[in-house]
Amino acid sequence: MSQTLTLHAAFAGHVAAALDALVAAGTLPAGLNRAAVTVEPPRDTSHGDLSTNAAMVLAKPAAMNPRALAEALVVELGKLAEVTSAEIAGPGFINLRVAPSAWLAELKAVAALGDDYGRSTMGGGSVINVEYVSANPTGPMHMGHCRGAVVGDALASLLEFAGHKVIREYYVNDAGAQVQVLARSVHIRYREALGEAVGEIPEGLYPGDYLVPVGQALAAEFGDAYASAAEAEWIDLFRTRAVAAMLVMIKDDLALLGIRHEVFSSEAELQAAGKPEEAEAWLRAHDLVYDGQLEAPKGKTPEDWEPVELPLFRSTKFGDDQDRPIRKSDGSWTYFGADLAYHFQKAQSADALVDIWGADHAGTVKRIKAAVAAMTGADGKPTPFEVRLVQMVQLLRGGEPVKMSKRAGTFVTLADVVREVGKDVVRFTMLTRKPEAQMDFDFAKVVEASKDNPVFYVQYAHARIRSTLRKGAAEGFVPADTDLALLGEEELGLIKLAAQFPRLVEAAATAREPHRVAFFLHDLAAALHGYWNLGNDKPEKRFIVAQDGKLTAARLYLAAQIGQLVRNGLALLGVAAVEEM
RNA sequence: GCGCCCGUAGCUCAGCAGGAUAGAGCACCAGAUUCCUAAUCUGGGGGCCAUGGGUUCGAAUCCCGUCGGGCGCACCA
Repeated sequence: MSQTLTLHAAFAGHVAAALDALVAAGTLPAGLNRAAVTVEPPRDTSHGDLSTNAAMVLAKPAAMNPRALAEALVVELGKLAEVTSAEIAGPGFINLRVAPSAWLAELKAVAALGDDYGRSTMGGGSVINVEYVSANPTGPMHMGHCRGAVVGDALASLLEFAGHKVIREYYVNDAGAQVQVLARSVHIRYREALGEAVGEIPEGLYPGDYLVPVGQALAAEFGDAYASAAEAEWIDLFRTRAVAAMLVMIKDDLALLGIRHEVFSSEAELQAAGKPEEAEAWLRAHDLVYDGQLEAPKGKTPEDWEPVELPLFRSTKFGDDQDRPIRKSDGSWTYFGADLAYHFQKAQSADALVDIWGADHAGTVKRIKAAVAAMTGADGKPTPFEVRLVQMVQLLRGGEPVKMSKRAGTFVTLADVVREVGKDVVRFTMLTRKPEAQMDFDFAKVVEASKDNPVFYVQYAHARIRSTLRKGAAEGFVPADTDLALLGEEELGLIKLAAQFPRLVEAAATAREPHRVAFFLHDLAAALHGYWNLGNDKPEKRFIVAQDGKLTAARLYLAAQIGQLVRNGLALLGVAAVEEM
């Protein structure tokens, strides 16, 4: 990691040092909790470049007058060479103005760090396992999976950039009833490939055409060996082959979005390895699993409801509404029974776990959190585990809801959308709102109205910069940092915004909110476009001022660094930074 | 009935782990292109931050209630 300290990080340190100085001088009591102290740009830039709430936050615990504390802090902070003014404002904010030279130095930091500008050591190399997508391997990815896939992938990149080691994982649910159904569906396609007239695919099986080639491949490999054989003879083979084929398809779909997982964990393998049994034994030994009666479902009780005794996990001990079965009455594992073993396994190789789930699984969050807390917390230090819910995406076409039904085969596939709209638009669109809010995705609108799409706005900013640099090069101008002092207020404004990127990365990573990067890029692009248009009226404000080589070199240097920043941000989102549009 | 998420401009959404006068895009109105890409920019109108309480120096943000919307409430995945 580079030694270069970014400006915002440096000032966080300066405020801490000033507080230390006050403690040393006896002005401030020692040992105050400074967690609430912030150093950030004020919303209104007329207040200054940076603002800290330290005096207000610490006054009470220090039993001091906020004003007096602020005055003492102002004296300390005023000693810094980079600070041109330190003032008390409002209820006790301390507003700082930072010398232009410090901002210009930040521009050089961007150049020095390049692709690593904004990279943080905050994560301290701790390992975070991010599990996302984990769609059932029974068909191609559809748009319902898209948001979680993009959010998970961007979050993984963001956490990596913020200094964590990240494991990108996909849990393959290849052990449940749905893959048996898949195997049966493929068997029909297999018989079809052998020339049999199979007619309509029976209700309850997967009718999709995507299973046709799977059946054909099996027919080519095995001939009619299993055509009229009993199910027991082929079901395992067909299931294995079908799942493998589905995973190939899913990986292809994910590749269209630029998503690649490092680990694919198989539920079937987990079960074959006896992991759920191990978990159960451990939980029973700790009195966390007992044989008991399952409560009737809340709300409407089904007519065929019958109480039955099952092995139950005491999730109520950890805040769940009721205890949850880990085995079915036939002795096989429930999804939850296998899932808790799976999460325990993940926790062995990670310091923290993050799951990205669709909101339709919200009801199962408490039990799995309970399980992780129980199984990893035996030593008193449970593995941090969070489930980020990604809300539903309402698919529209020209304002009309698109009904999706897997059974009817009317779902909108991810591949179709990506091919029509493009990876960048899909990814950026999914990242321009917070994940926990529902969103509309109007297919027609996104396909047609590329002009209104924010992704192009950001890409255009980058393209403009690149184009300017090309033009400058053609005219013999080379970006240089030798005369940055020639840059004025407008340029400094751009730099000040750009300089926020490092702290934005940290804040977004901490909040697990990659969408903040997208909004930052939009703001940065707006600032760039605004700056650019100054040159419409005033030729002397353009990047390239032919008669002033020094100024041009400085401005091109600025342009190059803003471009670098846009690339860094887009890289986190997995969106391409284009050279021209 | 219970749990989780959401409610901010006409529409789609931000609001940076409480902070100063609540922002952007679209739409609407008025302007800018002999000029590095106008896929851009400048200005304007538009808000009881669903609602009622509470917490405190300070609330769109935190807590509780109410209303409205979404998702879920099997031994399914």
